[in-house]
Order: sequence, then C-alpha cells, then structure tokens
Amino acid sequence: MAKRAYGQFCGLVRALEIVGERWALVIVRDLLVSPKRFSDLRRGLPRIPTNILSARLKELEQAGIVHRRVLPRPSGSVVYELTEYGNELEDIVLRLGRWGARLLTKPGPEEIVTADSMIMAMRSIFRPKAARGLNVTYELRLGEIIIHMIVNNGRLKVAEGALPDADLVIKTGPAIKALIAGEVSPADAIANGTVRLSGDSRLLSRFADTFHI
Amino acid sequence: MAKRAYGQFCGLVRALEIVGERWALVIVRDLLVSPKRFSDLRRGLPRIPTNILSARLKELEQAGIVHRRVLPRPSGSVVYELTEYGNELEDIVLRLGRWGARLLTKPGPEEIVTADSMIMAMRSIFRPKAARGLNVTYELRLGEIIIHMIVNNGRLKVAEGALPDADLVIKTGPAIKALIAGEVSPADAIANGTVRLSGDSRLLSRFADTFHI
DNA sequence: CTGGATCCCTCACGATACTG
DNA sequence: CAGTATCGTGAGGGATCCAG
Repeated sequence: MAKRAYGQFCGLVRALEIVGERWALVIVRDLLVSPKRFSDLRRGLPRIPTNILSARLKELEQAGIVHRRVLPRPSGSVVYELTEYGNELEDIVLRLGRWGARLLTKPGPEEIVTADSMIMAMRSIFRPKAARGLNVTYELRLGEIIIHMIVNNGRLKVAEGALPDADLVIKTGPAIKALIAGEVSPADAIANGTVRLSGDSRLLSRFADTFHI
Repeated sequence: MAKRAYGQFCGLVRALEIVGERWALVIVRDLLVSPKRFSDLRRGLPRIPTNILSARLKELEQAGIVHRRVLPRPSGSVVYELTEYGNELEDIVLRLGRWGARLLTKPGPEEIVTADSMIMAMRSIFRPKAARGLNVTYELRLGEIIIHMIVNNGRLKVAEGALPDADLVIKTGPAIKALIAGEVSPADAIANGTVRLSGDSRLLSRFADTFHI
C-alpha cells in the first residue's frame, strides 16, 4: 500500500486520496469552468509551483478525472479537460465553496480574485427559485476581472469577458461579498461607494436576490 | 499571510485551508457520527499520528468547526463535537464519499473498515425515495464491525452495535460493496456466499434497493 | 487509563532554474 | 509554451514519553 494512504476501505478516503491532495480541488475548480492549457492553469493559479501542477495533472489523469487531449494540427497544443467522472465533482465543489464563503471577510494582503474563482462563486450562490421567470443579463467587473451572467428563467450561464448589451453593469471589488451575503443592502452598497452601476440601477436588488448566500 | 495559503480570495480556497488539510475531513466524518474523545478518534483512525490528530483538532476548533467540551465531574474527560457550522459539512462529506465509492474495488492489503466509516457509507447511499412507506430494521455485520439501520418511512437511523430484534441480520464482508453497487444481484450474493442472512431473507432485495449507489 | 507532548526521520511540497 | 530538473524546507509519519 502506498505510504501516504489513509489505510481505510471507504469512499470518502478514496476521494481524499485523489482530490484531497493539495491544489487538486482548485485545479478542478478551474477546469469546471472550461478546459485549459497548462499555462492557462498557471495564470489562474499564480502560486502553484509548476512541478506541483504537473504532478497533480498526472495524478488526476491517472485517476480518470482529467483527460489530456492534444489538439489537432496546426496548433498541436495540449488541453486538460475534466472527464465525465471529474465533472461529477461540480456539485461538491460548489457546495464546499458556499460553505467556505462564510469565512471570507476581507481579502488578505496577497490574496487575489481570479475570473474562474469568481465564475464558480457566482454559480455556487445562484438561486434558481429566485430566478424563476427572470430574463436578465449582468456584467460584473472586479478590477481587471470581467465576467457576465445570463439569467434565463431559473437557468444561469456565467462566463468570462464583457457583455456589451448587459442590462446592468456592476463595477465593484471584493466588497461585493458583503452585498451577496446580505451584510449590506443594495442601497447602502451604492451609497457607500463599494458598488457603481451603469444600466438599469433598479436591477441591483434583483441581482442581490438572485445571487445570495 | 501564512506560508501554506493558496493566496486566493475564494470560498473554496477558504474551505480547503481548513478541511483540506490531511486527515481533517476523516476526523469530521467520524465526528459526524457522534462526539468522541481523543482516544475514540485514535481507535477509529489507527494510522493517524497523535501529534497530527492533536494539531488538527486544535485547528478545527480554532476555525469554529469543532468544539472541545470538558465533561462534568466526576469523569472530567474531554469530548470533541462538531459545532453547528461543522455539522453543515455533512452533506458534502456524504457526497464526496459517494463520489469516491466508485473507486472502491477490493480493499488493499492493510485497509480496514471502521464502524464510523460504515455508518457514514450507509447514510450516504440511503435512498429516501425507495424507503417511502417502509418500516424495516437491519443488523449488518462486517467481521468485528456491527452496525444497525432503522428505516422508517423514508427516514434512516444508523448506529453502532447490534439490534437484537432486527428484521434481517446480514453477515458479510467488504464484498457488500458489490451488492450495493448493483454489480451482484441479491440472489447471487447469497449464492456465492459473500452474504449470509438470518431473519426474513426476502428482505435482502429490499435492502439492496434501499441502499444503493 | 486518557490526552496529549516530544523526538527524529522522511518525503511531499515549494521556489527556482532550465530545456525540448 | 509546456513542462522537467534540482534542491531546501517543513509538514507528516512513527515511536516514545509524560502529566492528570
């Protein structure tokens, strides 16, 4: 038996032996957003050493969670994508993220926000019930990070990048967490300047209702 | 910032910084079954070094997931129990366990099954829908491990120990996984000797339907 | 006996440099 | 761009010891 095994015949233990390794679930998080190349992953995970990224990708591939695919010519480059089995981690990753979000207060001095982490965060706090019958689009800007959400009758699509004709554009920072957690009302968030809008400003409370912890 | 942090302002990362440490979720798994003393945890986790158990309990306590409670006199002993926040990990632990169970084939040479891991496994694969209107009790024996299940109209209680008047007593081993996963039919499991029964044998297929991956 | 603390050793991880 | 190679450090593993 491997030296680092937990020594139990148990589903949870098997799961941890794979995705319990350091960085593994964060890599999965980013791959849940979209397939990525090695350097894409690096960019989204600036603090991961390349040898660790390399090792994790190998392990995840061997475990049948990630598939390494060589793109056809002429690019010939490599992308890593989740297998079907890997994709089944989505719900777990979303729930873990929601659980951990309660511990988010202020970003630490060196802590960054990435597009992928924000996309998954929005997915994790989306409330389909509250979005019944809604048909709205948002663009969300956190510093350099720009993502957009398309809400369509209880369904959500989130992706990176701008959305030129979004109904509401929200410019903000990490303080958006307070809005989403209900610690600050939409009105107050506008008043204290942590959120700036363009478009139909009245949609902000709709937004805060649709995306809520 | 701590040296071992991931450096991202993200709910998933916060979660991993606490329960992503080695052994942490396994400790939580056992505490989800019941509050435990230090030595109870050791017994259920034979391969964990005591200093690690000690360190994890401190970290989990500091993070507000575990509460260290000193029992009143005369025992004066200490129990560790999950806080409300810690208990909210239950669903995640159950799902992770179910996800990882697909990788369970045969137990490795040194791999053991513990009562707590089995209790959580049964919880994780319980299908409330299939148990609608049912009222059955089972006793399950895997070698030394004895647990029992009380199914009551879509609700389940699992606990350690025998249940003298159980409707069905199932004596088996790790091969029970094949039955639960549907890789072996109840009839075959009896035929090939991996399962031995006492009580109302016809209940076995009911069992396999109620507890199923 | 419970509930740890302490020691030493090893290896996984982290930082950085380098290569096809 | 997509990794491999190298090397130092500290968390984890294992055994032992100690206080209440």
